Amino acid sequence: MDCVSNCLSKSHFLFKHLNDDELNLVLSEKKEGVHKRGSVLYYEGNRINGIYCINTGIIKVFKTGNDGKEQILRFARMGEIIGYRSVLSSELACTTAEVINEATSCYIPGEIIIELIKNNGDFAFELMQLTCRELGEANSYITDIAQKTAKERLAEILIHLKDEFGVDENNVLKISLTREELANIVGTATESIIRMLSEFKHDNLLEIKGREIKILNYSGLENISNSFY
Amino acid sequence: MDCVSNCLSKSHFLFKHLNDDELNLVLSEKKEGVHKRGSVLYYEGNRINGIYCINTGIIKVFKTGNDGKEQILRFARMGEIIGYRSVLSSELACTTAEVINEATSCYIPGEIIIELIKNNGDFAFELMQLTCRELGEANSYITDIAQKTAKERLAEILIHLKDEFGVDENNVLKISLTREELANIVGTATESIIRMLSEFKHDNLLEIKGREIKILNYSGLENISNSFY
DNA sequence: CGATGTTTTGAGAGGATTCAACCACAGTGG
DNA sequence: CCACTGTGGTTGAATCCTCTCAAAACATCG
Repeated sequence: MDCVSNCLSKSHFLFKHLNDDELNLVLSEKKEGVHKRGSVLYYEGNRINGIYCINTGIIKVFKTGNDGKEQILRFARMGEIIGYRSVLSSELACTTAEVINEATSCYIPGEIIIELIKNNGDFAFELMQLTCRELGEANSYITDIAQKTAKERLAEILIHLKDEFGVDENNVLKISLTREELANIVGTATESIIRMLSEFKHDNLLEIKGREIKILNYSGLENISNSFY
Repeated sequence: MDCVSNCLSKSHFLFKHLNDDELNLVLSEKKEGVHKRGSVLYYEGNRINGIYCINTGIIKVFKTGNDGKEQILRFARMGEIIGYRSVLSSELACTTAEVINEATSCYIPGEIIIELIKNNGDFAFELMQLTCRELGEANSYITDIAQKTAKERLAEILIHLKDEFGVDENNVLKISLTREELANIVGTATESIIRMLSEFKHDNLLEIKGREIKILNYSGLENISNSFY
């Protein structure tokens, strides 16, 4: 999967708003890249000069707390862009972006993005909508972490992971995470995740084999997550 | 304080980017409003058709959890705008905006804001920057709530409240909140806030008389909050 | 003054973390 | 080939942080 058939195509939610001249400008300046598992696109605290549009693979975006513990904020996959927050706010990166499934990306310099925002109203509006939706999700997550128990949050995360990444033919979650990564999403200790997973398994909500998680009772998880939306 | 001397002036961070025609358009469509303590500008779940620029007073912006408990996400004061997230993302309001200090505001219809974004690149970029900074703050707060103890968060919130709203001549925080509201920012129980406040008082970090909070040892709070920024 | 809402304090229960030990497994190097 | 090492996963026990519930003190206001 390359840029032209993904982000820089007429089917991409954001870049479809570009006219031919703008598209050619981006095409001439973009850089494609391949990233191995474990490699890092940018570190928290870096100055970022451009955005990455993900073509394939999965990137985890996280902050590092004062004690060194990761807090995973989102995952980026095909078609999604990362790094734009820092580029647009003229701030240093507030997150680290690390590859968890081998990925290909398309890097676009920040000046071009800013130029597009200033000159192409539809592009600006689309990007604004994306940012605002992300902000809405962040607000929801703040409320969840502050008010729900770890078990409720884990159930909710499992649901989100299924909705976002889907399942294979055996109903196994397509995204594969370590227990520690799950803990760093939910905001709890690794051991707590292990205990809760085995509890869910015991209650026939899940089937677990190593990192493979199969959801047996989706609505049961919904009930536990206690979120009605 | 009215619109013309605040939001719709050449000194406002956002609306200073408007040219005379645009400014006149906004001026002709805006509606000024006065809001008593306890009144609500919009409720979570409402469809919002415009944004509010706050001239005076303080608005608290919060989400309501599934059990009815408020989670305060931010406060808006002079010059700040609220409601833009929902207008721009074309989603229902994800928060409620309630007046805690008698306020005056300037309401601007959403279509006008969207038109400005599409036609005025500098305006669009400025608003984008604001949104991205808010998103960065939300990400920080997620990490804090997930990783810090309630005591660390309370210390941090007290510092933020001082930095954002300042203190009067007696060094008393200018924003006055109930214990419950403090709890709904920190994400803890009211009783826990009370216990922690009296602990801070005992440690000579604060002086407390009812809702008046005087910060005696700012750097002591910083140390407790354990946040280095 | 009674009524209502807020603040305070205590005691007990429960959720979650921490620490420690142990297992499984894969990769390394002698 | 096998001991060695490191990583990830699991389990138990003790501890700690917070919440909840209940009751009392206090404040404010019509």
